[in-house]
Amino acid sequence: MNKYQALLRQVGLKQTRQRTIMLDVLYNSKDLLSAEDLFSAIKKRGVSMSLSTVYRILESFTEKGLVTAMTLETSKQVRYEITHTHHGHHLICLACNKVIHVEGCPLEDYEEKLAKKHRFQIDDHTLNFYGYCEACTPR
Amino acid sequence: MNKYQALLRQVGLKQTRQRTIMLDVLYNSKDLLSAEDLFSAIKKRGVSMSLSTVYRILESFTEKGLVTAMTLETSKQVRYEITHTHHGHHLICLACNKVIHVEGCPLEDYEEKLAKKHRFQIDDHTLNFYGYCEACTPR
DNA sequence: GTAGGTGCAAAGAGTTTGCATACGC
DNA sequence: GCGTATGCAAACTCTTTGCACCTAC
Repeated sequence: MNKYQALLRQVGLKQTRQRTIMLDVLYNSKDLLSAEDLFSAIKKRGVSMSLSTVYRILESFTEKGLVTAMTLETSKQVRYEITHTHHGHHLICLACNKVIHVEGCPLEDYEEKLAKKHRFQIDDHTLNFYGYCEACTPR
Repeated sequence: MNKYQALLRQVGLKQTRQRTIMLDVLYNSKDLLSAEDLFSAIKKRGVSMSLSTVYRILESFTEKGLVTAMTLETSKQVRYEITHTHHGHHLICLACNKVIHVEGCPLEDYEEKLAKKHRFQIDDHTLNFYGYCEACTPR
């Protein structure tokens, strides 16, 4: 738990019970979590916390770069994950919502080519693969 | 206009004034349009139509494969475009929301490799590049 | 002690739905 | 004429905000 407190201090946020537990849930999840997901994960641990606080903390974490927000094609909620140091992409299971992280990126050259061709300054990209994980593969 | 009527008949939808004008707006737009965008584009032409009809028609068009829905990282609205026959990707300007289509895809081999490595059945992927178009490039 | 954080309830955006009326086939 | 499409208003989901109280530093 101390690692979360250090992290918070590092980015200039006060240490609170709510922020610490949110970091803990986020660090221990392998999936992309919605605000609602976090809210119920926290409730499940017997801690009570307001949903609007979840939203507010997610906002400040995003601002500080601790988490990354994204929306999947498959739902309209915003989902969050701990910001990864390495640029990577996602395999998303359409059945169980599991997310597999893929490190690395095959697109660097392509991105540069596109930028030149279309006279576009590319800052970032998102690449998500949708399908079915091993457990959910329809037979 | 006749081309839209033929298209509607082809997918088995009744021809209505509302559906025809929606197809016309969609075919003549180079951007990704939200329901609200369509609603105001239609209003601008002096045609009155209910917003819920816009949503309902978008739903049926999506179901019939005429349009493709997507959400951008940058907003929470669902956006639509005419379904492209060729698999392609998007360059999205963060300043003016302009969208440039890129034909082709450099990811086929990569996708196959990933699928094998992670034992994942990949059905589809989305690839969007975010940045600034020539007119909006900050100097 | 003070600035910033939290909880609650209410408001906002975007989207969906129920029901009566209108229209395409 | 029948069955689907549309318009309107109300409901619904996800998210944000205002305000009073509380807590970290």
